[in-house]
Amino acid sequence: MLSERRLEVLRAIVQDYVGTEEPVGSKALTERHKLGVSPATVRNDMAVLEEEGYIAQPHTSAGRIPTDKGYRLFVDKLAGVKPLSAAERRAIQNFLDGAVDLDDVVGRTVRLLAQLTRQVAVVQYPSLTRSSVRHVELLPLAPARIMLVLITDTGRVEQRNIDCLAPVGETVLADLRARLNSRVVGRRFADVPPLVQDLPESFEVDDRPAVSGVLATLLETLVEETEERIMLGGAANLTRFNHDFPLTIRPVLEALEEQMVLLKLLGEAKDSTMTVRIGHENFHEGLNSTSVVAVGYGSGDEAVAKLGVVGPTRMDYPGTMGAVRAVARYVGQILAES
Amino acid sequence: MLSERRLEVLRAIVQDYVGTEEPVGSKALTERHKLGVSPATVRNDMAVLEEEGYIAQPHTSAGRIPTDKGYRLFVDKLAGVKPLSAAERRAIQNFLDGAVDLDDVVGRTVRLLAQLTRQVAVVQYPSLTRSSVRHVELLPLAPARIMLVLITDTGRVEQRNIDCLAPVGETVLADLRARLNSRVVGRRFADVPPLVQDLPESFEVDDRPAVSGVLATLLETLVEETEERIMLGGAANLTRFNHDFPLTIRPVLEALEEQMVLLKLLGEAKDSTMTVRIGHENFHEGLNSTSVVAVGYGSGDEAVAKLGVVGPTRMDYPGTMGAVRAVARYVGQILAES
DNA sequence: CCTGGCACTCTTCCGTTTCGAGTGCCAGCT
DNA sequence: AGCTGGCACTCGAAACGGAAGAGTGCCAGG
Repeated sequence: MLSERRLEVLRAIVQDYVGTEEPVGSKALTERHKLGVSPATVRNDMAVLEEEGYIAQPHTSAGRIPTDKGYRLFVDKLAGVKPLSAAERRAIQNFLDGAVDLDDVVGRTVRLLAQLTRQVAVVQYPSLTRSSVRHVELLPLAPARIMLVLITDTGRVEQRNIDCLAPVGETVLADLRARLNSRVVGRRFADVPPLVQDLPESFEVDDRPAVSGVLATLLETLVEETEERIMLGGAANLTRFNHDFPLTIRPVLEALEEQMVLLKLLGEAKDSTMTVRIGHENFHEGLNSTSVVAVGYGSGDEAVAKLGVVGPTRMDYPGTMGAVRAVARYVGQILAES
Repeated sequence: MLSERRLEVLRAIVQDYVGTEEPVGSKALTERHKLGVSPATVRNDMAVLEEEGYIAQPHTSAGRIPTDKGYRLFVDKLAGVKPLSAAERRAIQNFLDGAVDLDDVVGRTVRLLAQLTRQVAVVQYPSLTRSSVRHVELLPLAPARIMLVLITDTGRVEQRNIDCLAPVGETVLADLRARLNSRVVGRRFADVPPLVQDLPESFEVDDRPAVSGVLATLLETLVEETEERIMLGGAANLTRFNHDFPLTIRPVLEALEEQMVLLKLLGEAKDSTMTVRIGHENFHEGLNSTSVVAVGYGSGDEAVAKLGVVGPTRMDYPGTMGAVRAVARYVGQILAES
């Protein structure tokens, strides 16, 4: 077990390193923090901390930098979540309040988060799995072609074109639309399939293929779109660390362009507690020197999607966590209002 | 006027520089290209080319690199558009054919373009200015709250929530929906406003405020969404040149994150001919060492939007132009089919 | 258990040197 | 005229070497 002072030393190292971006030595530490002990003592503590794997030195004769394990301890035990200033909170609210539709909300959120944390922001669109159907619309495009529009209660809209084998009459379409809506509106996605299964039977034999086609597309959309979309912003912030790991920026950019990676990044924990994944705790190689701070957000008590930021392991955790949490809250509010 | 051989020298310089990414000297030139003259002669030609401003030397004792003006001449006079191989064309088609909706088409296009050119790809969503209304849907969210859904003939869907001051009856809503659609479906956006101006008058006095609200939102949506959305991909490709201009990558990334800049980037020429803007020809400072190759695409003869790539001025212009043109064509086809 | 002192280890920085690619120019050749 | 080979010159890049400085580990003493 590490003594109180050793933890204090670790905290000081993390803070200084995050601030200066340079390995920190014993002398500088005692000067900048009131530890009440001499550099020599700090050196001993550092030796212990290094032995335990919390810090490391890049080369023999340099200061120490925190390891992933060190950051982990810092985040878990030593750091709180730094609340935002009133001005910042006001700015968030103002910025988000002007949003006009869902795309806009997500877009604004991602820009806001990137600016606030000065890092790469990632926002997942509200998930469809947990959302429910608000409306289904069917539009004739051509005699044998229908457009299906699905509107969810989170404000998301999906559309699909359907090729029917035979022409479908306007009345049939209206009938189907009415029946479909009366059955599925307000229902959760997962509950929809059994509710529409027998629908074709109540139509004329001639029309059944078309009806089945529409239903198939609808169900497919429900399933497909469960793999959710993501918006990303603030990539330019990566270049701030450019001089430190110039070879790392490339794989990071690459990783960030893959939807799947991003989804996994945010998605692991499905509850709404804040997750911090540090360095090698990330599964993806390119992200080994980055940390991810993510949290769920939602309109009510339940998280419908996640958002977060990706930055270097050497980041201001308390500040970042504070910003992420605050933004998540406000987005939740906005979503609940609309 | 430059002699035939001098142009040939310029072409050789551009090609070599694009290939090697290093200033090219007279000796290397004569070795790699069959110019039929000695290095000394080439040196003289180079001196002339430099005097005319087509090439420059980074420092006194280095080879020459093309200037923006040199690239411009190269693109205009010396380079053709390199057609893609049959295999590449097939790959494009296959890749785009699987698209399921508009978002997907644009998403695939941007990835495809980035991969093909190994540069940053930019694709503008089909413009609303030139598109027309396919359907307008009104949904009750709450007694005094309506969701407006606008569907365009390019497959785009926009939605807005409207707060009405007073409750709106279901029948009124249905009535409004029917009238609205009968008037605007098939119309161009620009033609819509006069067509709906007098609609409130045909409703009961009590309902007029709500109707007006809906109309106002509709018109607003038409106007607002004219400022079109853009999708971007392949930012990781920027790092390929990292070692050449490490300080330039940052402003480029920043510029690329601004919608407005991107729009201007693509949008200048509104016809469907290919535009190449080289280095300082770009209005934006951060993009002074990049070139933009853009072309319009559309479902018919008319371009509805643009797409293109952003890369270093030192890029393979013929290849890039070929890829951009080919992709634009195929996307146009896909769009026309759906 | 803490502290001051001291020897030791590396990295970083800077000035110097060397090397070589590339140029410009000139005299001679076709 | 125009092209070519030769030659002196320039100047950046790479290699070298030493000095400076930061930081450590360890030890003896309080």
